[in-house]
Amino acid sequence: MATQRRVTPRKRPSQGRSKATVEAIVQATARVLLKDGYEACTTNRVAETAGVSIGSVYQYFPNKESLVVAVMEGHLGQMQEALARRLGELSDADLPTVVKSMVGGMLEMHRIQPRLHRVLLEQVPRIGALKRLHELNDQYEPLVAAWLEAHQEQLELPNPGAAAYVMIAAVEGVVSRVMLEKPGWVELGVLEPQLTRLILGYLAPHLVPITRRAPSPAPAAP
Amino acid sequence: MATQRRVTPRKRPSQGRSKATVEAIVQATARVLLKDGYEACTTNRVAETAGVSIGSVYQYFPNKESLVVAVMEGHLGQMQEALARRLGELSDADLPTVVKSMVGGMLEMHRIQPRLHRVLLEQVPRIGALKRLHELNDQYEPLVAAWLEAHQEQLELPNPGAAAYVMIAAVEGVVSRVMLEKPGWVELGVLEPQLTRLILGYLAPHLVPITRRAPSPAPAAP
DNA sequence: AAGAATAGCGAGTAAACCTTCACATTTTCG
DNA sequence: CGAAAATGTGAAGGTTTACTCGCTATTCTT
Repeated sequence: MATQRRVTPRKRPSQGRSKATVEAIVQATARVLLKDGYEACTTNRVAETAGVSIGSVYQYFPNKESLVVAVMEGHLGQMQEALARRLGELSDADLPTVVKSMVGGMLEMHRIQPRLHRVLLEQVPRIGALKRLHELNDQYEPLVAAWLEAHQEQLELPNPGAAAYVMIAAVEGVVSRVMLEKPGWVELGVLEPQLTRLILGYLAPHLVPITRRAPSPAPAAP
Repeated sequence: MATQRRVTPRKRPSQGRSKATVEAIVQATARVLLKDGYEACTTNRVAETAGVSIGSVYQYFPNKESLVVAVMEGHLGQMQEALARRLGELSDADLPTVVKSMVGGMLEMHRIQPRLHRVLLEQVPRIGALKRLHELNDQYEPLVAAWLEAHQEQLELPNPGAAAYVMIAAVEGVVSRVMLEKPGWVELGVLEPQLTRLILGYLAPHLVPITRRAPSPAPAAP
């Protein structure tokens, strides 16, 4: 199976100059990934794009993988931050509102560098892209779980332990697929109501508003 | 971006002998992928494992990618077949039963070579693994959509066009993540009721059975 | 200012691996 | 049978690419 390699920095930049270098390298990696894809993302090319010698790259990064990991770390960090902000605002409003807000947050999170996200998802292998992504989710799962438990009385929820997990996986599954296949949907606002309904129907079916038929001409499936 | 390469067979085997060769090559590819991962899956190693000369490999496969694609094609074909069988049996039973059966089918589908599936998902990059996977889904989405439209009256469903898509993406998202992270859950039967509830709550919230609190001690979240 | 530490350079190395090709063997079929 | 088509062989070519290392330049410290 895939061998584990070191991906932590080789040396920490201490002077301001070197910090800039490291930053330039990471950004260059992202740029190359975006423009040319993972295949063409060679160490030499990254160095060149960063306007830096290849030797400098290897002063701070032990290997090629660590470059991509750094990019991924940064990107996921941004996403996580965006979501945490939204989750922090989770008020004690009524459930439909809260759910809508959570779903909105997860959608918003995916507005951050969607093209980079795509490359990272689609092209980067074995580095553990998925693993890191899941770690990201694992970080906000407890938040959601805690919220659920606190409001357990208002919900009709067997097995609240699994609920947070299922919820997050479901939303994330739909969103990330839509981002890959039909990026337009997010902007069109098609997704939010659907996901809200999905989750609300899961957590508290009795709270789903009754709607007989679609009032608007439904946009047909692809 | 990633360049498109030919992945179709170079020559079609006509004699029985060569058919066996091709089969051996594809199977060897799968075996190597399983045992050593994508990284170590070199053409020479595949040839060796298949007990065949490297020249023979290139007689039928234009390049390395096409080998993996062949494996993927076979695997997804099996999965698709399994699911199609289940969907074909979609009776006109009541909605909860039908949903349960669909969910069960998708779970069952993932019992086919889960380890190979994992390698294909996690390690194989840029070949368009995800694309093919999505194509798989696209093939049964119409089936589900048709069923939904036929039974639209019984459902409370705004925008039935998007419903099939969301449904499938949600279930697939949860299942494939669980398969990667907590494979045990599938066998334990934790997942099926949750997913059934998720989908039923989405399609017809008023049909979700009312359950105040979990009767059994809920298996805590990870 | 000088020595030390940190940062930067880039040609060169060494290994990996895909793919080809000229040739050998087997099967088909008139 | 015997020619032609199909199949199989594997050593070697050629390219690509991650990474090293000896050296220089800059910045810090005292």
